[in-house]
Amino acid sequence: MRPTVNDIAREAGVSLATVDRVLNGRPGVRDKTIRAVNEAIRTLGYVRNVAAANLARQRIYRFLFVLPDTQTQFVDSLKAAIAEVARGPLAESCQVMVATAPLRDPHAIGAAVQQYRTEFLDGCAIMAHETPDVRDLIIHLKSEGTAVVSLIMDQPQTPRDHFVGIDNEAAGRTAGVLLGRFVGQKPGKVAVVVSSMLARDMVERRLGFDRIMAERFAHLQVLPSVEGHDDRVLTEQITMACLASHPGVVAIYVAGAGTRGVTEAIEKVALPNRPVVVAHELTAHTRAGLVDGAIDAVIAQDVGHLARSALRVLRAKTDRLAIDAGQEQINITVLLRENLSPISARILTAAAE
Amino acid sequence: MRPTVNDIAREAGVSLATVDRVLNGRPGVRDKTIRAVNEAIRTLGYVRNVAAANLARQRIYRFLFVLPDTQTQFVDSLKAAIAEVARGPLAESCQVMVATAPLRDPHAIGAAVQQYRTEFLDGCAIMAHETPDVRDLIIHLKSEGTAVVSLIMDQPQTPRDHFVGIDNEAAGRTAGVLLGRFVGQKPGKVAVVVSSMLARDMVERRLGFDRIMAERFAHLQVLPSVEGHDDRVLTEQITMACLASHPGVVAIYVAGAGTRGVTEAIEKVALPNRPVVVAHELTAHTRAGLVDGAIDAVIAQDVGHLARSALRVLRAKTDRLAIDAGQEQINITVLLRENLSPISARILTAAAE
DNA sequence: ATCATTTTGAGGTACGTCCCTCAAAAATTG
DNA sequence: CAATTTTTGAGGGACGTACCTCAAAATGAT
Repeated sequence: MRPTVNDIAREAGVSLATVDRVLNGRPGVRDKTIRAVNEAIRTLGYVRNVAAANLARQRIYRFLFVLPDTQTQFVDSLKAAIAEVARGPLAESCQVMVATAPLRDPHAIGAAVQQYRTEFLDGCAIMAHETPDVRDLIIHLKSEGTAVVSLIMDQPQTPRDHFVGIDNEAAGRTAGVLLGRFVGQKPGKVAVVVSSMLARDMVERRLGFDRIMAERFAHLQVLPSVEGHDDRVLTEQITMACLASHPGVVAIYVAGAGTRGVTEAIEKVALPNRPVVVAHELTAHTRAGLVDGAIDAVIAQDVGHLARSALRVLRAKTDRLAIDAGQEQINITVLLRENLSPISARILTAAAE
Repeated sequence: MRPTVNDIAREAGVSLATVDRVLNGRPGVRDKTIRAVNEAIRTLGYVRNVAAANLARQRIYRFLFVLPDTQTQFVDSLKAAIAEVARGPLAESCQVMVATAPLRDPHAIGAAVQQYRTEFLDGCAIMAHETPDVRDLIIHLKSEGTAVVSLIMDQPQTPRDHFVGIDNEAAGRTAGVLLGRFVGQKPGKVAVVVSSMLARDMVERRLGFDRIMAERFAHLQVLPSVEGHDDRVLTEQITMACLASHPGVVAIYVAGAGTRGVTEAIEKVALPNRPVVVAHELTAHTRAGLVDGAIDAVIAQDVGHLARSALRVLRAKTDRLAIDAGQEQINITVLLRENLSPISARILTAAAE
């Protein structure tokens, strides 16, 4: 049987009230007594019964997700995943809110969050570019006692508690290896399409990709990035322009959103051989592309896992509990036509509504 | 605020005791009343507060994991993962036990489980070959009201509640595509090393592998499986024999345990070119192989996820709750040197103790 | 209508924690 | 040493559910 607060009281030779004061950091306890209680906690190996605690305190955690307002399939599926998790048992006694703000207007993010700060926020998960405004926002939130995690794109220069997302440099390297090995020995050019070089995830992916290409596939010439700004039409145009001005493209790495624009551009510009295409994120479109052969590999992160992990970490941080590194590690998922799960199809169509 | 049992009582116009009897399936309630209560539950959207319920009933779930007693690194890491999960918050009010039994002796499994059945088991996760004995065991457990999940290897011909593991045919196909594309255009032979063709996962992987090879890589000749029976020395011997009798092997698919035996055989039989090696499961050895280039790709399943998922599913089934398909889906993880996470190294070395 | 039986209600205690009050004890101050 | 302040103890109610008892009410059978 697990020790309870009563056991601690007995062990420490104090009353229940005192144990409670120590456990919940209430004032009016001598240092000596605090130490005695902590000692009892340690020797008995006491762990607070979180279920009972939450039951008693009727606490509602207020968590806010801040997402870009871009209408990309990936962000949509992330939103759907968050909504689903918010309905599930993980969000027990949590109020999960979602704010959206334009990625390119740094001031808008602060404004969007401001609306939710009229009441105290327990935690905040932020997916945003690494700008001074966002940095200040995170610093401010932390100073108020709000737990903060960065989502998808890290904010390493800030005091955020945790980063929920993949190692983007490793993802870029992985994409590079697959692309390079799939192309084989034949020399040629490789086009790289990103969302925006202002986005840290894009920069890191590109960095990892370039490193591996230089190191292992020197016979492939990597072209400068073209930026699609998460816009399908624009991405299609610039991809077409890129393919037109650079004959001999044998592969395309789509490091950001806009894969639809890229595949459509490929269809229109009749290349002699279909280029190898490696893209990011599992969406209805990239899934279809894998199935019909328009895309060779997709580097993905599980949005369900992202949403659950962000929630779990925010909760753990608010309660000052340890997190399970293994469980919160977001894996770089390599998807080929052959390992697409049937479930993902169901989830993606459900998210599309 | 979420509705409570009191709200249901009021809504249905009955007493708390009656609601309680309906909720917990106790006898002595008229059908008409049961329907009225259920109706109230439905209209109010009542969901039982699991935390409060477990607190009140002081219930200890008894769960048993049945694993093979083979000393492979994969099974060891799975054991470590189970032990870790058993210590974590997911195993709150759970008693998690692990029994081991020789895979090749079907009677031993029943005997191993018998020891734990002196008290009632709430749930059982079984990793075993698909034999009549195991089938009978599962049927028996289910008839007693024990929740059963199959682990790693499915038991589709039994009334198990759920399968916790990857789609092994898809895994075989994935291995095949990677191997085929990594080899490139050059023709040659492909050796396949399995644990045992009695194991369903091996058979399924081999099936998926063969399908994709026939379909997309007809220039590669796939050799018959050699069986290593999870024994490193034996695996090394038969692999060497295979390589000796079949010149022109350009790739090896290690569908089962014993990757160490295979890589050692490769080193000893000096082949003209290093063959492409695709193996299964992330272990200290396959990880090292990826890093030093002896292995090209590893198809893995996250043992932490397996352990957590099995536990969550067993709990959900005992409580007759729904499971989150997205969360319980075990992904086929493709690992290359480039997307190995630093965390996995820590975990693997920790598991090695 | 009477009896036996089934169904229902009322009430209680418990789980482990939080949070509150009030008084008693101990420590500190002048 | 007394007065003051700080620290501690004792106790209780609450959260939502489980599970128990006993009596009352409703129902069914005769």
